[in-house]
Amino acid sequence: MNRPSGIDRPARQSRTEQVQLDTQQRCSGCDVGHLCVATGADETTLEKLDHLLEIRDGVTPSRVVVKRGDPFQGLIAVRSGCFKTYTHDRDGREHVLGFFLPGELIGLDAIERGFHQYDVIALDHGALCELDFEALVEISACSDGLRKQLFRLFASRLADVEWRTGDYTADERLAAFLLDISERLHQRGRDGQRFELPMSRSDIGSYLSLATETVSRVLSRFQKQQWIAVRRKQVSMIAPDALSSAAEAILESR
Amino acid sequence: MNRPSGIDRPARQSRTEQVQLDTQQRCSGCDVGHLCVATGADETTLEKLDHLLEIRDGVTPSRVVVKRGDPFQGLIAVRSGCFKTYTHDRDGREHVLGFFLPGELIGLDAIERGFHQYDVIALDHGALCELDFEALVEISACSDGLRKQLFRLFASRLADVEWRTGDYTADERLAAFLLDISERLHQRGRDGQRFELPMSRSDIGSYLSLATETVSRVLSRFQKQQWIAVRRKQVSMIAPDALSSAAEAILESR
DNA sequence: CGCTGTCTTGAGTACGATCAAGTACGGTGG
DNA sequence: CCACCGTACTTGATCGTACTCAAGACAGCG
Repeated sequence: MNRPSGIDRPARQSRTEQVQLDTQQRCSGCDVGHLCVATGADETTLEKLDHLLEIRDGVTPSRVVVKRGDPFQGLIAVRSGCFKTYTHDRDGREHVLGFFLPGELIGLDAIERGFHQYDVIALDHGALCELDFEALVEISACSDGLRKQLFRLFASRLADVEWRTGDYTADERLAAFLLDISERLHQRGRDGQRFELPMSRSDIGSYLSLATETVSRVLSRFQKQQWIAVRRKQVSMIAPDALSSAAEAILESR
Repeated sequence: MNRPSGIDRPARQSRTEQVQLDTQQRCSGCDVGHLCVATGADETTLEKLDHLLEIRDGVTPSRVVVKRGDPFQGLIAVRSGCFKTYTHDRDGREHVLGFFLPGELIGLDAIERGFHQYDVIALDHGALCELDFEALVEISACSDGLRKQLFRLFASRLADVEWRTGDYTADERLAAFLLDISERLHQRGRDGQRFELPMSRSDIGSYLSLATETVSRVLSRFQKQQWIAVRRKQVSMIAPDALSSAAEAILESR
């Protein structure tokens, strides 16, 4: 339960070189700077952030980047790709806690206890940034914008989790899930109307507290109702309004 | 959806008087200073916090202290009593989102959108502190301790919500709920072995996504099994170990 | 002492889980 | 290129937990 891995990365001394050599590998040159911690940061803060980053590039699908129990060294920001967080219970059943898209922060709940509460795995090819937490707290002293943004990112993670605690039907859950993914992709400059789900049916089921078979059945029914077109991971939103009204009970409470 | 109430209080100019007159009504003199924002704050920060507080005393049971849609003016800390947050969906069904004990913060998820996402009601006689958010962000610039504590409070709220998103049985949920309340009361210097539940069965059911009848049935069964003694709101924990092992699947994942 | 709301207990039902087959796809090797 | 295999997904049948509906018990209160 206590492998001292953190997010694995090239040797530490290469860090500053990387940052200095490759301007794309900074907060300032990041695709999702407008969603992530850099939002609203002034020039000085941005530069400090750039030097704080540990970038882990070229992460491949199924790569486990954090193990439960790893010491919490810093928050992990998704730079590209999609990641999932999960635990295994004693019976070996997997519980998926969240899916993370570019600009989103992983590891917020590790702050309190000092070690990660779950495993993190890549669902895609992607890249991550590790943000040393102590340093982040320190530089946030000088920037109202950064402090507020950190709170905002916390609040949005809270909102993501909160709706799933409610007592909703399989249809409501799946409709809300599809709309949520669609919107988040859209925010990130991707097509929110037609997209590829990076996760498996059983991941979705676990995330929504439904059996894999139920996920499959409901998606098939949505397709029969002409609300979506779905073929394996490929999804097209045909009647988002119908989905919205199916998910009404969830949507209106957030 | 937009009544400009915030937490209702005496007129603003009386604030400083109150703070200056009554030393008990400061962070420094608070029973739960060791759990709330004041934790780890130095003298200077503590004094700033004292001047930031708006205390709302003598809140009576069933009093609605925040309405959904109220503009977010500040975080609300429970000073004494117990409060619940909830929404109503279109059908009038109530969804309980959380129960808050002394030292816990209400309104974290209002930060992002700028208005409260749910109603807040008192379940007890109690008192609240409103902490102006802008001012809090401002004074947190000078205190690493305060900044970290705010993050920690966020993280613990996240942990509270997260376990309820999982797919657990009624027994697991209720066992975990009882243990959670018991522990939180204990942390606050109250008896964690024998206590009074401040909320109704239907509140518990809504919070755990169970029907009122199920809550009642499971509690009766726990009593028959000699795990607890329960009579209306009065609960005694007889075999907490049995509850722990019943809630194992939940407890091990946090 | 009866009224009211909350809680408990009972009986039947439904939604989604589980068990079980069958199908499509992607990868591998001949 | 195609045959084979393993995995992921889909579809069907049955089952079980927790919900719903309904009635009764209990406490608090006028």
